Amino acid sequence: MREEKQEKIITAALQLFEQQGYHATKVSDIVREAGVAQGTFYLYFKSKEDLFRGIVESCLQEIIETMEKGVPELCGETEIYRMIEGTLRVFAHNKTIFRIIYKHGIASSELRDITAEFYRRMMVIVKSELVRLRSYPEYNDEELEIVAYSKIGMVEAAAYQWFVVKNSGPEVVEKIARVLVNMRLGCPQEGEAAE
Amino acid sequence: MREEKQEKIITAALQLFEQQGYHATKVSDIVREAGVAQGTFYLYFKSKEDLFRGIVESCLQEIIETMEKGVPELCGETEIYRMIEGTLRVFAHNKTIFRIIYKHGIASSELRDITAEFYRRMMVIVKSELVRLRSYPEYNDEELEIVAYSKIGMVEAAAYQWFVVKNSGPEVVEKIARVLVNMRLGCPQEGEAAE
Amino acid sequence: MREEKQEKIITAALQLFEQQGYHATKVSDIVREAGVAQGTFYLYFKSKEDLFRGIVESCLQEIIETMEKGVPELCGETEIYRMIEGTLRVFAHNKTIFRIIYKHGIASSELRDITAEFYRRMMVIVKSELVRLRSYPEYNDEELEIVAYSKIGMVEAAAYQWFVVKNSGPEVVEKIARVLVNMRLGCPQEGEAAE
Amino acid sequence: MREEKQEKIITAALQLFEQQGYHATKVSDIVREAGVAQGTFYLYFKSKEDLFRGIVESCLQEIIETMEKGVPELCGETEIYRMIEGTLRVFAHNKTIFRIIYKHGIASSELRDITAEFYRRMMVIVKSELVRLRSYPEYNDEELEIVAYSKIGMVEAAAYQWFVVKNSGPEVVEKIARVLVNMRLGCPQEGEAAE
DNA sequence: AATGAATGAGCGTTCATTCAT
DNA sequence: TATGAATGAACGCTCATTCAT
Repeated sequence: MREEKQEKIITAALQLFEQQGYHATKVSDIVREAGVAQGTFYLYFKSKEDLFRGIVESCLQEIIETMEKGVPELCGETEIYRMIEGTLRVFAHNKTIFRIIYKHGIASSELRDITAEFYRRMMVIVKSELVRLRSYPEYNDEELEIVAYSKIGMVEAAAYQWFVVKNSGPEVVEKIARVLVNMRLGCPQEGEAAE
Repeated sequence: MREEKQEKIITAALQLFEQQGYHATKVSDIVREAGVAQGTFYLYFKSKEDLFRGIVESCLQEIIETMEKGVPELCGETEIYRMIEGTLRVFAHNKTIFRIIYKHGIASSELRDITAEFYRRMMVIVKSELVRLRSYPEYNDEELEIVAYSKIGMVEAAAYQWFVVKNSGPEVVEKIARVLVNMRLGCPQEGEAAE
Repeated sequence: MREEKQEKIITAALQLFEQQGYHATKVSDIVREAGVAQGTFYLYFKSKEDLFRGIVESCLQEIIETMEKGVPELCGETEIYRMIEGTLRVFAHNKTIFRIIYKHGIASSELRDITAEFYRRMMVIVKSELVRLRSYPEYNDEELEIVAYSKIGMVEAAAYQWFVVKNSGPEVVEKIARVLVNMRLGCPQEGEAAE
Repeated sequence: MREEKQEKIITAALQLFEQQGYHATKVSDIVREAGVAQGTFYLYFKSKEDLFRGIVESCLQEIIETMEKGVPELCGETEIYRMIEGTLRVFAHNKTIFRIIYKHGIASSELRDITAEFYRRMMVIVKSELVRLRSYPEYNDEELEIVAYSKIGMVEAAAYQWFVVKNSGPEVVEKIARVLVNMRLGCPQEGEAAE
């Protein structure tokens, strides 16, 4: 019973932020949707921005935790596949929060620090994977970061197009994952394209 | 002399949108910065949103045109390098507009359609390159789109981290480009990493 | 206690609309006069026009109801006198709203429909009286309407001149009523004027 | 050629004031419609209100002159008919200006003095007719004024309903005039209704 | 804890008027 | 005389936040 109202406010806010974005969502909309009084909002949240940041932060925290748990002990092509597929599934499963963030701006004053921290932690996860798998033994730390951020961007871009823009469901995850795993750069290497 | 004031307004707006974002930038800020009267703003722009969309649209249009001109006749590893480097340079050179967009949200109601169109056109450019180079002869259109969007995301993510978050200058372009060109997926394939 | 503020706003608005007219009366004037905050206005009224129409509509509604109750069972010269006198008293008693309406324009976009309805209902009241008294048994409906509207205009014009333009008080009601009752058209018919 | 532009502005203004009313008509609308530049307006008129008052004043002046010329030498029932018919025709012919006035408010701050003067002069015309015809030999001046204003209101009300609200044309003039001439007050006089 | 009426600073926009050319 | 770009004061309205109950 305790915090029941807080939960209702968060649920309502998530829904409205996703539909209309942060700026277009009024506190009065949220409380109406949540079925509580205007003043009640400020019993649980310092401000509208406080609620917003709280929501985004905890959602991204949860995602990071999922990612951290999900990567252990992968090696070889199949494992790469599982990692990419897993990441895509996380995106697909967390459409709401990603929609909210893409709608509001990852570099917005309200989210900049939160998203920076999120991407940094994602990068760390990927980087340690790269290190563990010795994919780029000759690279220094900064070069590994470049690789890590780029790989994240690769998956993220596909996820954005299919889950946010085209609004596809998890059924496309496998198809995308398969393509991403087989991706190479530039021109056909000898024999490949000709095959 | 004609359109001098319009230019001043756009310059001021670019600067303020970049610094403070769209919502925090008041029309009164823009005109003060531009040194014109409040009413003058509405002589040249239907509304604040009209100016914003106009700015974003024309900047992205320009970028697209640069990209379209810049890709011709590439083939082989070196050419791939040039393409990636060129793209990174475009990002580095257009920091302001990318900052504005990332700050405001690529899926925001004000920009959604514009950014969707931009990414689509970027994807088309990359896709036709893939087709021309026969990189993925066995892929159908949707699979090529996945590859194209992912490659864009790859470059974009690195550009975002270095040019927007870390605020680096064009001097890092070569370093990043070199890493991106040599990127492979997952574990070292037999012989590759050792080579 | 509830609706106390709404009442204060309406009172202030009535006063200001009468003095300055709708367009010259600013919402800020009204709230200052009412002693409430700017935002409070919009707690009770959708817009300035909403308040204006609401005020005019309810005042005219009240007048119509007074008129409908006031006409029963009249017959003969004396009764006609009472009817005219009653109508004049209604005008004298409702100076404020009539001033507001004449000031704003009975055919103004904001009031057109309201005044049209008001005059139509006044006409219906008078017409049914004409029917009941069999004053014009040979007339069809449209002809009765002409008579009704004209009779209203007759009283209204006198009321406008004395109560609005000259700002006289109810003390002139009897004098005007007596003249209106004895009014005839055109030249003196034989015997009439001499009588 | 001189004053050609002034004429064009007035024509445009008349049209727009009738359609949209004074407040909704912008100076920019008028000059666009008139095909002149914004600044030209102020070459011919001190202000928007100056133009408005000028238009109303000259139209009403013209009407007064028509009325003054039109009433001479009437006597008897038929003459009364001609007078009422003439007045109705004047209303029907001057729909535009009456629409403008009714739309803007005869007691509005912009028109109050002009309409007061107009009605006073109309009243004087009617009153002198009453005196000439000895219709109310026993009445003093104020009583004659009451009669005059009421008679004007009688005709005006019918004119308003048919020419402004219902937007009928001059073809209804005769019908209305006939009814107005035969109007009496109150109950049927002996024999009349029973006939 | 919960309410919801009240607040008021602040914003985007309008438009009659001016003035340099 | 004619232009039309430029002005800036002013207004209606919003909405996050507060506070008396």
